[in-house]
Order: sequence, then C-alpha cells, then structure tokens
Amino acid sequence: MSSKGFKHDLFSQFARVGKAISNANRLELLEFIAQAERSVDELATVAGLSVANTSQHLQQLRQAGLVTSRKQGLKVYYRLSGEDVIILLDALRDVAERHLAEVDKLVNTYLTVKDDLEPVAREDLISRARQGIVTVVDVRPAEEFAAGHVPGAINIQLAELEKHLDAFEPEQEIVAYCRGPHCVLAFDAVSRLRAAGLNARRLQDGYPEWKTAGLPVETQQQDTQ
Amino acid sequence: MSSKGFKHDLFSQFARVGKAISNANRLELLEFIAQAERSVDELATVAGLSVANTSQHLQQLRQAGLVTSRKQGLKVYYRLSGEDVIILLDALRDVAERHLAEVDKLVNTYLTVKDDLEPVAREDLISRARQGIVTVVDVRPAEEFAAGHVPGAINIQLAELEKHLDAFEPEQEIVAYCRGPHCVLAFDAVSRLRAAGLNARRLQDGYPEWKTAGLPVETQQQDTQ
DNA sequence: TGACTATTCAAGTAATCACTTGAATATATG
DNA sequence: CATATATTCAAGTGATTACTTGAATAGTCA
Repeated sequence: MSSKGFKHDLFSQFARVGKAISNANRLELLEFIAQAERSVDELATVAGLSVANTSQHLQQLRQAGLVTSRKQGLKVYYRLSGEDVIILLDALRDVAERHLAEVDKLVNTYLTVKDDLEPVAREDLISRARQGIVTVVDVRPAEEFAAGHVPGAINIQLAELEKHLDAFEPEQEIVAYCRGPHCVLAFDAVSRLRAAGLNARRLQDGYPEWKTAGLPVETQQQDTQ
Repeated sequence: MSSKGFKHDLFSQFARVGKAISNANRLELLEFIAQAERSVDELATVAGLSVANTSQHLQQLRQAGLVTSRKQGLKVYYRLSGEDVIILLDALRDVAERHLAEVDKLVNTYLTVKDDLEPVAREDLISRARQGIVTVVDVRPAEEFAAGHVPGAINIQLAELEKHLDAFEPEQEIVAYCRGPHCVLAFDAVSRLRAAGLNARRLQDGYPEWKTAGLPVETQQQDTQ
C-alpha cells in the first residue's frame, strides 16, 4: 500500500524540523534570530560558539526551513522564515515547562521573582499604556531594541538601570520585558526595580511573542552602519 | 555569570523535547497515541516496529514528558501527557508544511483531492450538524472511534465504504475525518464518495485537533474486553 | 591587483542514536 | 507451582551528530 510509504515519508520531513530544534545551541541561536536579523559572526559571538560551528548549525536550520538568509556584501544575514517558527518554539517551551520537572527546578532556582507576581498580559498592557499609567522598559541590547520593540517602550540596559531609577515616579507602574518567557534580563530588572521601592512587573513572554500576536511594533532607524 | 549556565541548561531541557520529536517513528507513535490510549504491542503492530524498539521509543517519549504510562495487568498503556503535545505536533507539521518543499511535493503527489476543495472548518461543522444537514463520517479503526469521536459521527471503515453508499442521500452533505490533517483515510474516503456522485468534503484536521480545540466529544462504551 | 574579512567547505574524532538480538522481570492463568 | 505473555533491560553494530581544525570561496577596499 502506497499510503504506508507516504506516511513515513511525511513523518520523516516533520522529523527534519524536529531535529533542527533538538539541540540546545540551535535553540539559543533561534532565540537570538527571533529578536532581529543577525550575521553569522554576531550569532557566533553572542552564542559563544566558533564561527564554523555556528555556520553549520545555521545551515541545518535553513535546511529544516526555520531560517532564511540573505547575503549583503561580506556578511550573510539570517532571519526566521516565519512567525510560525515562534509559535513552534513557544509550543516546545510550553511542553517542556509543563512536563519536565527539571525545567521547574531550573526556573525556581534562577528566576526567583517568578512566583512573586503574575506577569502582565499583553492585552492589558496595551490598554494601560494607552491611559499613560504605565512605563514600558525594554531591557534587551540596543541592536535588538532598534530592530523592533513594543510601542512607546524605552530601552535601558540592565547595567544602566540604577542610573535611571530617579526617572521613575513611585506611583508609576513599570512593565519590563526582553527576549522571551524565560529571559533572565526582565526578571533581573523587575527585581532590582522592586528593591528600589518601585512598582514593577514583567510582561508576559517577550518581544517575539508580542509581534507574533499581531500587536503593533515600533522600529528605530539605526544611524550606525 | 550564572545566567549563562541557566540559559544553556534551560535550552538543553527544551532540546530534550525536540529530540523526542526528531524521529519519524516516534512521530508516528505519537499520532497513534493521540487517537487513543494504547499498549506497547498494539503500537508496535500498528507502527510496524519490533516490540523492543517500540518500547525504547516510548521510554524516550516518556522521559521527554510527552507521554505517560500506566500498567494494568500484563500490559502497559501509553497516552499523551497533555493536549499541549498535540499543539506542539501541529506546530511542527505547520512549519514543515510551510517551509519544506518536500512536504508540498509529497502532499500533492498522494493527496490529490487536496486542492479540489477547502476542508470544512470545525466551527462550521458544529452549526451545520446541529441543523441536521450534514452526515459526519469517521473513517478510523473501530477502537480509535470508540475511544472518542465527533458527536453524532458514524464509523465506517474505508474497506466497507462502498457497502454504505446507498445509505447516503444525494442531497446530504458528508464530512469525513480521521487522525489528523494529513491522514490519508479521509482523503481517500472523500474521493470515493465523490466518485459515487455524493457531496463529500473533509473536515479540517482530525480528531485530536477537534478535541484539543475544546469541542464536545462522544465516547462509546467498549463491550469487548 | 593584492591584502583583508566573513563565511563555507572538508576531513577527522568522540559521543550519541536507531535498531537488533537474546535474556530478565513482572503479571496472569491453568 | 509451572507456564505463557507483555514489557523492559543489556549488549552490540553501523550510522549520524557536534565540534574542531585548517583550507577554500567570495566579496570589499586600498
């Protein structure tokens, strides 16, 4: 029966995508690519891998259809091939978080702020931002912020957070976000802001999910290069 | 910095789930398990694998948190650990379908009915079934049907479809479904029904997706065993 | 043109994977 | 208790994976 072979061929194709997301380094690369288009050596640096190794991983991701690349001058830039990839990654995270005890342990060890307060839902943020009762803080690096961010958000690096504490009024509600649901930067920012007596919470998930939800984003013209 | 290690540990956990869905045979097992709780040798038979091999795959799936098992007498029954797993599998399928040319080619070669007519949306089926203007046909094996099906659906094996042709009125709209969006059975059924001059269409996706969408399901008491 | 840079290719190695085979555990039944 | 059945365990094999190293390709710029 030909359907037998068809089914197996089809599942083999699905498995190709599974293989692409079966390696921690590739998942980390995908998270970076989800923030902004990136060149190979930027990705290698940020992920802490050799350039050759990074290039090989990226080619696997491309062959699995998860990323596309374009060459501009000397550099090759990689980006996600679609928002369905973010949905897949979130589904993966979700399953791991629900069913793997190790994830819970890790999250509870490192993200201690977590249980403190529920994150702010994306929909809530829009309405509250519209009323002007909330300040949105994007704690990602400047390049990622420039490539796209929540409208009206201000970009503050974690290292410079303390310098900006005066800028916040005690009454003001602050919402911080970064790369995704488990990005340490936002957890860290919230905990420091609270330690300074401010009213801070995390946004649900991160920028890629915000964008994938179809919510408005703002980009910033890059003056450098 | 400890966050570096945390991030990598976390991605390693996500990668465990990725590994579980990185093999065609495991994906096939998951599709069967998604229909109904199954014992190891049922799964081995239906997937065409040796029992030992099947057992090993199932243990990998369990360690990745995708399935759970319970022992009853001599047999061990496996089931999905949650509906989030179906969401993950559908996200995987979706990415593969959108970005891998091979999937398109396979689908167009084997599921030629595909382009003919759009499948019926789940929401549409409910309202039309309520009006009694549609007959829903479940073409999966009897055990899978018994474990759960769309309310009011009748179970007809593909092999016996021809015998039941008289039971349908020419005016009646028929909607067929089976295991998932690429399940050949439903495509096959629709094409045969149409060949007989009947008005048949496929349901969007299959039973697991119907259930995961939170729509009502009907189960049938098994008299056997 | 030639020096320089970013990326990819190719070859090699240790680790892991999928599958087989045969034995070991449980659990049920006569 | 002995026997049969369902599942798991353990060891072995060939294939694949992740990563390294060093060379090959393109493209840029003086």
